[in-house]
Amino acid sequence: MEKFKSLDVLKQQAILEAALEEFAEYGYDTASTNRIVKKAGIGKGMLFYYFNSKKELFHHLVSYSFDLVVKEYFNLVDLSERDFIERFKQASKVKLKAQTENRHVFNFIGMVMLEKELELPEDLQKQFKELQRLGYALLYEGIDKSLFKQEMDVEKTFNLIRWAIEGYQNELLRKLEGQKMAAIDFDPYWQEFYEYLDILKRSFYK
Amino acid sequence: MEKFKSLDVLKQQAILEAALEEFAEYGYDTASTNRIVKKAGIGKGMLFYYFNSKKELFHHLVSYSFDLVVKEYFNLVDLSERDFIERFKQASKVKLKAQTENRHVFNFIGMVMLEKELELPEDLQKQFKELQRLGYALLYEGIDKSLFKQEMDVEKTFNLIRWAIEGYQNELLRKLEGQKMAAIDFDPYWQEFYEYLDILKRSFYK
DNA sequence: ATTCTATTGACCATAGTGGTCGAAAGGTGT
DNA sequence: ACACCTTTCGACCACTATGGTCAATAGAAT
Repeated sequence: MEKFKSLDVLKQQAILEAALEEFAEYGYDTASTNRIVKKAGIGKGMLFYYFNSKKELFHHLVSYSFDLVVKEYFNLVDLSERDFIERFKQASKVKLKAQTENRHVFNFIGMVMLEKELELPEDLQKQFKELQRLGYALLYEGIDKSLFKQEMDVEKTFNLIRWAIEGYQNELLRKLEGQKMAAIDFDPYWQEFYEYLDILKRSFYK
Repeated sequence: MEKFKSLDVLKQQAILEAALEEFAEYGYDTASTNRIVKKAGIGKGMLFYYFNSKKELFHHLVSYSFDLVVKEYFNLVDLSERDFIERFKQASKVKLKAQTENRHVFNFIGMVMLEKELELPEDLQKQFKELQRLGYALLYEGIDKSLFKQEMDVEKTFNLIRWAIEGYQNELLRKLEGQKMAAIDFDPYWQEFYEYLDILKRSFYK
């Protein structure tokens, strides 16, 4: 592991990307170390010289991805915005940027979330809980509840708005999948997104 | 194939269930015919006696599942209900019943939808298109648009409501996963679900 | 020249794949 | 009793791929 970290950064990157992509596509069990080294352009031996086993590599990727998401996504959202929908809009922008620049990391994390029986060591479990905590705070902390219509259950309203927005984003992602994220002009989609947000505001806010 | 169809119905069922479960869990490539025969309690030879290959078995499952979903779900929804949310509520009830009684089929179809590169023969493609058409009609056909606030884009409003409801259902499924569907008392969840629907109505309807 | 590190890919035992096939068992009619 | 056909089994096949090792190098540093 120290071997790996004292490596040329570009080579590190190439190996990480290759491994993230492989695990994201195949899941832990079916992922192949042979394919990883081929994609990364290194000899088979090196992978086990840097990391001692497939599992160790995987754990490193998990830790690395969690850190990256916090640094490149969670920490960049402005928590002083107290309007729920505006907060969500802002978070979406930051997230899209991070996602475009780190496709494999986000896909990898998606896979980690879905994988059924997959026990992580204590420290990664802790990192995971922290990630969940931050993700929650990102959306719900410091929100001004007085913006909503009095008679509604605020928590339920939060959820409905969240599901609606996530639904839009998932559908968009599905529609755009296969295309190079970096090559897409997102402006018309942002436009459309704002129209959806507008409807939500007019429906749920006072 | 005629061999299979002229088989004791219970045995047929056992084989179908075993195969559906295996494919749903592992996807086409990673699914193992060895595990299937073990689960189904038959000898290896029989599987290839009934169906000639893994692919033929898979195609049969696809066709079987599509038919079942139409018969046990789509066809049971009352299309004369013109209130969008009421229609959705009704469809949810029917779907939950079908899903409880055919867990493996629904999981299998979910897997088929997700599988990336997976080309089906012409006839199954056609069946699939038909399924999509019916699924769309199920939600959108004959809906009374005058119930919604005039100033909103109705199609966008439909989508928001759909995403919100699907979001709730997915979250609920995730929360309940692992439990025996048949053993769950759904009443409190229906209660909660209705409260969500109520908020939606009060927010989006005139 | 020597020592230490980085790098390779052929190689290993192992496990699992989809599919086959000879043999046995069961059933039916004569 | 026999013959004939259908059903059932699981050992077996050739093959592919796995995670991991290691002897042999090449390069750097001293």
